[in-house]
Amino acid sequence: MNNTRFATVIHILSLLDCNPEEWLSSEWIANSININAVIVRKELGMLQEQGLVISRKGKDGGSQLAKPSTVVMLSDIYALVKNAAILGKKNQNPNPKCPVGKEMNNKLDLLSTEMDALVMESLKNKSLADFSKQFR
Amino acid sequence: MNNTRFATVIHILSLLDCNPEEWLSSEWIANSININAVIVRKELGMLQEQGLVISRKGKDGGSQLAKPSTVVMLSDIYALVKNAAILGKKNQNPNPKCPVGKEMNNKLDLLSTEMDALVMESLKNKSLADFSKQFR
DNA sequence: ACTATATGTAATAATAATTGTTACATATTA
DNA sequence: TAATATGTAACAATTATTATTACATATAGT
Repeated sequence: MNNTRFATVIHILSLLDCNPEEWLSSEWIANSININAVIVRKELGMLQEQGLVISRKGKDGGSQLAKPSTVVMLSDIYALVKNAAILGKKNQNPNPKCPVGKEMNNKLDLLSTEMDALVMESLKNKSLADFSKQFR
Repeated sequence: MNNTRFATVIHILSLLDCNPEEWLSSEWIANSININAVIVRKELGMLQEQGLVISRKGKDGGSQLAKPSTVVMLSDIYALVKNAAILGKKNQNPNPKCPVGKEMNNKLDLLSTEMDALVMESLKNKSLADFSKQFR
């Protein structure tokens, strides 16, 4: 993970959780994160598809959480944005004629899967509510 | 981690461990990984500085492990190449005037540190010897 | 000493991934 | 119908990663 998507998404969700009555606009959210509003809208679109957020168009539109933050786990959020193994990428074409090269990617996959599972298990014990209450 | 450094370095070390009597050249190693030899030499240089490998220049030169693979832990290797937090980067300048923006990066750091420690602890229990014996 | 061969490293190019920007269609409320 | 917000495509800019070229330096064997 060499991108800011987890940070951005958890920031968005924390803002929504801290302002449960409001319909927060993408501009307002973007101003808190200090990034471009289009990026926020893209993440909000993704969060809607996943059922975590509801958005309204038009005047006085904006977004809210679609369900209680107590049932949204950080593992859910991580799974949405994760795009790389913790241990990084494999090399694409190790030499199949070499006994090490031939099996390396299989063995790396095993190790990677184990590390990924470890982190997911830990994040399953943390809710969005736990996280966002730190800001109040 | 969106790069191949862990995969490359553990591949290099596995080859050295599987050929303990030989002085493996960077070209030979590069051929097994199927990447450019200069990249291998850069990693070998780093591994020498860290005391994991010894290299010899000149004809019949090459590299060998500097110590038994039973005492090299995967956590050591991971620490050498890790360049990003597991949960990714933070946004650079969240808005300090927003209660969420103001504290977000501190809280993300806490969470990140916890996840990083989890993975490191697990990798501390795995030696290079454990890993490389899978190829024999 | 000379040749062959290997590391060490700088400089640069190429590629890929990520983030930011502009523009505008569409929807909604008052 | 005016104001305001989302939705999204297209593209630009930036950053990160990997590959390549070139050559200095070291070493072994003849």
